[in-house]
Amino acid sequence: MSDLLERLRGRGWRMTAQRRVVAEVLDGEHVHLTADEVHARAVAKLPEISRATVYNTLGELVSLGEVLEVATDQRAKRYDPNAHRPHHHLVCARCGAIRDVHPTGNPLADLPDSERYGFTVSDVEVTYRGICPNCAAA
Amino acid sequence: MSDLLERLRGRGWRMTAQRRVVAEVLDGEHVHLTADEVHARAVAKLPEISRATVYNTLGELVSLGEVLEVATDQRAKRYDPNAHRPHHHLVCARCGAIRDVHPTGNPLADLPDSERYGFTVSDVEVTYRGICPNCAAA
DNA sequence: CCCTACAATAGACATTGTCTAAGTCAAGCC
DNA sequence: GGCTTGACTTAGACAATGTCTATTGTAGGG
Repeated sequence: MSDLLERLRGRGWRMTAQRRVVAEVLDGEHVHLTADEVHARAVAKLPEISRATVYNTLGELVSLGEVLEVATDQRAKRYDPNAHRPHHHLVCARCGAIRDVHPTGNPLADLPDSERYGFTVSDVEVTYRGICPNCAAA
Repeated sequence: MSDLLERLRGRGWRMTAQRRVVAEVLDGEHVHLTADEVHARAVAKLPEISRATVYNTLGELVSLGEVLEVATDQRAKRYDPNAHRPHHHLVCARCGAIRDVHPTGNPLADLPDSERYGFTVSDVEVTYRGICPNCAAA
């Protein structure tokens, strides 16, 4: 559970009630929450936490590489606590649900030099889109 | 150039000065503009066009399948007039520049059934990220 | 040349995120 | 344990992007 808290403490992170709560929310959820959802859950545990603090803390966690920012829709960034295993995403076009997926193959190898236009390419994101079983049933 | 206008007219699109201007802006640019950039260029040709009209028209063009919405950063949607040839994107992490690319391989085939979680998967977006030659030089 | 339905407009509103100035507190030090 | 200090938190203003509504305008058919 609190490997995350341990790691952060070990890196000299000043531990406050607010930061602990945000880290716990992320650590406890295996879904990909928006900043607002994180805030809502954090408020449930610590009513006086402010929106700015949640944004700040999420930003710090991203900088530290403990959490990934995911942009699968335009509406809001989502935060992915699974930062330590590379993966891609499968998104429901209707309800926005996200699952982590691990496709085979290496898309980086699929981009020939002639298509790189002099860029130094360092990363690929693959987003699969479709309809989830729930939405298909409805 | 105005295959686009022709096609739209043929589909019963009611032609107005505003719509023509928006279509022309997209048709003339080979870059990927944000809604605001489209608006700015449209205003240059037709000063009294409103922001809402630009948003409406872009939305209609997307619905008609004449233009693609691209979400490479979180800030603003970008509109890609190259809707008729499938392609992916290469984005500069520093300045946001976008190039269309055509990788080999088919990422859809790289997602095994066991990783589909019952979704009906219909589409894949691949976004390569890196640093463009300009930014690398700076 | 008129109607009428569809389109455009201005501006309010909503959502998401950022910034600032002031107050508060964790953690090191004695 | 009790200071001190700089980092952290807060409320709320602000910014960027996008949506909605009520009103006015107009394209295109008769």
